[in-house]
Order: sequence, then C-alpha cells, then structure tokens
Amino acid sequence: MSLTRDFFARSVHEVAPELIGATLLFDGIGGEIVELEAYHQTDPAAHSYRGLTPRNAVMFGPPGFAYVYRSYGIHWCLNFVCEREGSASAVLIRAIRPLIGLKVMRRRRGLSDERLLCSGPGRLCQALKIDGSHNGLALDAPPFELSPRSAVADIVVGVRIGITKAAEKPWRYGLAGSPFLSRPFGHA
DNA sequence: TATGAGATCAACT
DNA sequence: GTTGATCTCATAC
Repeated sequence: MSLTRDFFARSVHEVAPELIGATLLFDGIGGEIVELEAYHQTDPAAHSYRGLTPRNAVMFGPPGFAYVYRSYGIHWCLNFVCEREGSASAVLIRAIRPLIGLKVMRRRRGLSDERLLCSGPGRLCQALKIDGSHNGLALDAPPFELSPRSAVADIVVGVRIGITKAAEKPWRYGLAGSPFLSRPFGHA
C-alpha cells in the first residue's frame, strides 16, 4: 500500500496535514514524516509565485512528483507536488523521524545524535542522499516509497520557518510533541 | 546561549 | 550585485 498520485491531486492544505505520520522511504531508507510546510502558487513565499522557471518547472507539472531544489547554494530540499497540473503547489518536507537505515544516515551525516539526522530540510536530504538528480521523479515508484499513516496523528499547526514573505501564514504542520521537529512549535 | 560568517547557486533587481 | 523555503562551525557573551 502506498500513496498514489490521486492522493496528491488535492489542495495542498488538505494533503499537508494528512502526510504527517506517513512513512517516507528513499532507496529503502527513511522514516516517519513529522514536519512539513505547504506552499501554494498564490503564496508570495512559494517558488512558483512568480511563474515558471527552469528550476521550478516540476511544480507546474502533474501532482505526485518530487520537486528538489538547491537552497542557499549548498543544501537540497525535497517537496511533493500537489493539486492538479498547472496549479504549482507543493509541500516542503522539513523533518522525519529516522526509522530505517540509521547506520547509513549517521555515516552520511557524520553524526550520532538521532534527533539531528533528519530535522531540517537540508539535513533530511543529506541523510536520504537526495539531490538535484532526483528532481521530477514520481513519488509512487522506486526509489521513493510512501506509506500512509496507520493511526490518527496529533497535529500541531504553526507559522513557517525561514521566510520573509507571507511569514504569518499558519501553513507549517507538525506531529505534536515530536523530538524530531526542526524547531519547536509555539502554541495556539 | 547567542549571534555571525561562510559555503555557493538560481532567480531577481 | 543581492537575496533566499539552510546548516555548521567559530567566536563572544
């Protein structure tokens, strides 16, 4: 059982909270998604806001694909494209709870602290070894493997991180109380 | 604990 | 030339 393209062919704001608690594996390595953020084309903070460019082209394509981009020149960030073709919306995967391939992830990251392996978009991609060459890959086929969460998740909502435009929008979602969040959520 | 620089690339002004 | 959906390491309180 895995998440299909239909799952992603809905509003990002519907899809995003449902992905909390889902399992993300890349090349057999990964864990449970505990934090992500939603970006919509009408959102000034979204890469797609100003229209199509070679970098963000995947966001303008069909849902259910991976959009990977380079951040601040050195980090890679993983997004899942949502909604229908042309709407250019996506969720940024910000943190997962490492479950499978701990040894490999520790080696790639050069760290022993489990909580720091995947808590942040750049860290996550380093641990899973995701980079620009994976931009545009389908999410319902190897090396990706996505499974829906098995139980109801306790979700917290907050404002997004590291942006200056539309910074007040409460489009950051997280698993309540998880020690693997890139940063804690406020309350309210 | 807290701020600051550096890494380094694509898009924008 | 500057900025950004970032992280790490160094230096300063």
